[in-house]
Amino acid sequence: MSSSIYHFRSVEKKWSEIFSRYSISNSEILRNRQKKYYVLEMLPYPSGKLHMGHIRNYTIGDVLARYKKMSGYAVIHPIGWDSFGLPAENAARQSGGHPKTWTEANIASMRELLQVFGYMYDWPREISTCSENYYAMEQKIFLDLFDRGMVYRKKSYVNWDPIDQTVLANEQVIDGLGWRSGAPVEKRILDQWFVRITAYAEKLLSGLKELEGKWPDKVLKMQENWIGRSEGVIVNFKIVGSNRTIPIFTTRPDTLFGSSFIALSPDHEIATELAKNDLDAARFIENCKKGAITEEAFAKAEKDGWKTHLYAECFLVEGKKLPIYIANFVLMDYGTGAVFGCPAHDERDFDFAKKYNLPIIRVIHSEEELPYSGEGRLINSSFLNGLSTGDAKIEMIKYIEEIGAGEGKVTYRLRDWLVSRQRYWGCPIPIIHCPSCGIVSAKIPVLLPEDIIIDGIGNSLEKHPTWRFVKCPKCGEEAVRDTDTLDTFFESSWYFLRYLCPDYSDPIDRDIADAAMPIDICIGGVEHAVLHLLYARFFVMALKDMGYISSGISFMKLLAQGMVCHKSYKNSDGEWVYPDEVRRDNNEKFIDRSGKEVIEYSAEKMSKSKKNIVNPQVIVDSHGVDATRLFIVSDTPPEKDFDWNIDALDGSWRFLNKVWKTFNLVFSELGVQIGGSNSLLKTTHIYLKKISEAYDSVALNKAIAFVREFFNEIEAGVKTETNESLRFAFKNFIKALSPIAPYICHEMWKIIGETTEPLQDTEWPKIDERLAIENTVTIAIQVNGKLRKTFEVERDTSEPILEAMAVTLLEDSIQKSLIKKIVIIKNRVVNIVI
RNA sequence: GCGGAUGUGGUGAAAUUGGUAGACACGCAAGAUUUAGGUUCUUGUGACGAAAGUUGUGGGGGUUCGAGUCCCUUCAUCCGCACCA
Repeated sequence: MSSSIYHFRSVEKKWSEIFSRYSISNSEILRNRQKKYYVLEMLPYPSGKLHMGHIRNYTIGDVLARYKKMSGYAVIHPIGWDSFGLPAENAARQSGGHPKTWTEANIASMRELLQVFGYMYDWPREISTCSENYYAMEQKIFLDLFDRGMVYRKKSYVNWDPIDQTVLANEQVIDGLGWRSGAPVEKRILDQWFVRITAYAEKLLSGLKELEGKWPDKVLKMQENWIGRSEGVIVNFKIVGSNRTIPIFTTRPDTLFGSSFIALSPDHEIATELAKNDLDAARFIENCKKGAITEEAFAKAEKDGWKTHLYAECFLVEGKKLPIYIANFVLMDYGTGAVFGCPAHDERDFDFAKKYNLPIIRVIHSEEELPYSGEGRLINSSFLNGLSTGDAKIEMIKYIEEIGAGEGKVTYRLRDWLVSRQRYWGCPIPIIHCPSCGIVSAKIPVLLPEDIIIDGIGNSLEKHPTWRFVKCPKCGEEAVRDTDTLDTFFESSWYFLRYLCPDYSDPIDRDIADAAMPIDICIGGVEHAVLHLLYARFFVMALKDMGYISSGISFMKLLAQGMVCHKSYKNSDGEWVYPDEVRRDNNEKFIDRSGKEVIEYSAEKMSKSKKNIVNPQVIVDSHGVDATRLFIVSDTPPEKDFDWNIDALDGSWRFLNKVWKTFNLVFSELGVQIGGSNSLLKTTHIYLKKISEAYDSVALNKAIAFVREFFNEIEAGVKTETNESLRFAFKNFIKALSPIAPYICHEMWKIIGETTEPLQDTEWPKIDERLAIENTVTIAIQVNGKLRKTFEVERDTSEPILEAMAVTLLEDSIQKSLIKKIVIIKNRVVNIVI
């Protein structure tokens, strides 16, 4: 019997090389455009190590890729590296090496482990975004956007780290401090590059409707909120005693009769002008900028204002004047940077009015206390009185437009995308600044210089002795290069198109892109729900409008996979302890290696800092790839968080051993030769149907449950079935399991001499629908809806017969005369109502 | 504050979309084989009960012959956004 132990090590070594040869040619994709399947896993950052989250992500993708391949699809399943970015610079600074060297070494070791896992990737399509081949093409796209006015330069407020001397992304500012330097971050006005994503706000919003049912509702809602469309009106308020007006955006024109003040953002141009001649104003504005920096603290900060000497004319009421304040709660980058205050119907305005003793005029009738921001009938509002808030809005906008005080307008929360970074390790912005010609497109490619000093302070490109100095391509005069590089989200916004033509001389090969797109399923973490997936959708739309591709549709299904979690442990010294260092002592207490007592914390996302991580390599060494793959997609649906559980991993390992043992029995030279039954034929079709449906709906946990049930049936059949029937069932079982556990399945397939080709090229079994239905059904007999008995009957037995059988079976307990009604559902239930 | 989910055994979860709740696993319990590579096999396992049975899908209410599933209400947990005018 010892010979039937499954030796995964030798088997996995043998097949891994064969699996990594998978590839699909462009001509094959073009030929099969009607039956293609593009499965995309979000490309990883080459940090050096694959973690369990990666493994879960890629295993889900690989199972689908293999299943679709077996089902006859032309499967596009690429992988690549999101290889620009800050960590490489930091690593280089610490080690004294070069970001490129570090990145390439990481890629090599990660690639190796991906191949160990048997992922059926199309390696010839592999891309690395830091390669010249990639970013030079990106520069071409950038310049195309630039030529169309889709990229522009603008002065704007940014997070500035005074120690690192660089701009920080919002995510890099933690509680107001630079994430690396710990220095208080300043708001600075800098000239930056922006992508005009707002031009696509409406398209991005309407595109979400097409994705309903295909993307998780949560993600759709998040993007909708991010884009934040609101309909309203811009009203121009005249400043008393001046020709100037202050434009104000509002979505509540219905409450204009309740207005009692106007508030400007501290960054508003009028505020800035006032501050020039007024020290008090200047001081107030300065204080506003210092205050809270986190969004939450900012939102909760007390309303604060500074009263200017200016008043605005209320265009609705003759002689009514509204005092103008500068107020800390008014945002410059939404609407027009100025608001009118209606204290009765807005919480912020209410707080502000209380503080500064401003009139509070109720204009919407309601039983509720002020401030009231709900719907109702208008009061105290002249020609609006009696109207609903909805109608009042329409009437007021009409009036404003008639008297020429403003016009209806749609505003978005979405801002243009700031893409410039003062960083070395990124795609150089291919622009030259010429003293006489201004901003000029550079000749591409603009390559990153390799001889560079990275000391963590400022932008190394700017400090390079020669790189930035060039001749202007237009006039030939001395000029300088732009030393900023692009946000790395720029690279990850179009990589899925480059996979399709990794060596093409233009960024995108239109023919192949048209055949392969859209992406049929994209798998990745929810953390990319807004930024990456919004940018990528935008890119595809913009690329379509620039003629690179024919369709603006990027993604079909989005699978937001859950996190991989693990319990965490902390010892009595307050140090985190690795899970595999924790034991139970005689008193059932948790202890670490040194015997210190350990507290167990509930499962949360695996993270290095809490040491609740599991290294994939270690698991592969102890349990094998197939068991790990099987385990990581078992039990928990892909979109839910997955709790690591070592016992269940052992269970997956045991299952594969059982499979191996039964395989050796069923296909042994002599066969089993005990029974004479052929019922497995039908069973096989029944289960293949269930399994296929589960794979099709990406319910991999269910697919595995059915695969295991199928196997249990085969095992039970060993004593009763003919050899022929058993072998038929087992072969189909191998096919059904192979997308999840490809190694053991290929090995078994090879042993029975079916083919020497990888199993992925074997067609998924054809299901005979007539056989895939059970012949007998179990009928439940209920009394008043409660289960009393069950009985077996042939499928589709007529209702009168079911009724008669049920009544007879319950004869002893129920008198016929008491029966009021009988409800019969064919093949399911007979409910007797008494 | 606003928005979005999710609540089913000791655990991960199923439930043909209104028709036998708990499939498939993990764990646990009892037993068998004396078990060399990390065993394997059998049986049991929502709760209460010796049993017949009763009860059970966060709580409360409703619709229905019948509700985990539909409606109302309430509680709890998680996540996202956050002065958006």
